[in-house]
Amino acid sequence: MLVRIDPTSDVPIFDQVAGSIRADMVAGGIRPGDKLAPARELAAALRVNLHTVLRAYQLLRDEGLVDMRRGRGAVATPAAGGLSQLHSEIVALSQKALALGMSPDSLAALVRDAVRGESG
Amino acid sequence: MLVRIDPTSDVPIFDQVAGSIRADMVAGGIRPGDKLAPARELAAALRVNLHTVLRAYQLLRDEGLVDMRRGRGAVATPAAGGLSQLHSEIVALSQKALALGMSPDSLAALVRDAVRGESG
DNA sequence: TCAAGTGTTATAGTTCTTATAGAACAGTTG
DNA sequence: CAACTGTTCTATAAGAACTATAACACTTGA
Repeated sequence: MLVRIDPTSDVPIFDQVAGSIRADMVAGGIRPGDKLAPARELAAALRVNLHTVLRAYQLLRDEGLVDMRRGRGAVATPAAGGLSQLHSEIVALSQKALALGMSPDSLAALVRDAVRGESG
Repeated sequence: MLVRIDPTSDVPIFDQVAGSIRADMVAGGIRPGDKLAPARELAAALRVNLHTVLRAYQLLRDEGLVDMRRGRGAVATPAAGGLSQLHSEIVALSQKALALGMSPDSLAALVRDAVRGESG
């Protein structure tokens, strides 16, 4: 599990950590049942506070992508396997959006609102 | 032009305003050349500060979706028309994601990172 | 010309978020 | 039991978000 962060980015660190792990799930590097790195260990590797990493993990938990229990660690759920099924469609959409000159944030916000509109 | 915001949401107000206008562009309710509501007027209607609305407008301007000039107001650009071309694909993707049990934020973050990965 | 309307800029203050730090707690594993 | 895990708590500091007020500069239409 390789996690990269960009300290100069305006995206919050906990968001970058969660995003990096999601991308790993899409690529198949993390599969259902796989254990994530212990929060303390990852925090040390990234030279970041424990709470920052835990916030990223809890964000993924709220999204249903990981299961967390003390003593056991954070484990990827079956939902994490579903991410890879969206890979080709996400790439196709993002390429089309890129051709139209849309910004990443603009498209992301559109998708977010679209899903919200259908579910709730 | 109808703008809705949810004060209890954790999404910043300026982001909600921008998102509401984007969604209106996707739906075709706002077309290239159309004028947006004056910032002061919209701020009063939403019972929000002028600067909050202006920040939303400036966000859309940075995304190339609106053109702004003092005295004239904010006008939708040709790029705004392109949004409607993405409508069906966004709906298809969001429905598939919904079937997989993905959260709106999770999918949005994935799409955002995908576009970032391709552009720069 | 000029008054009204528009976005722009400036300053200031309050509240919320982010990130850090240290400590203690409570399950799990070997 | 000892080591390891996430969880909770308190606290601090920096930055972002939101509000408030005021003035400025460009555009439009009477």
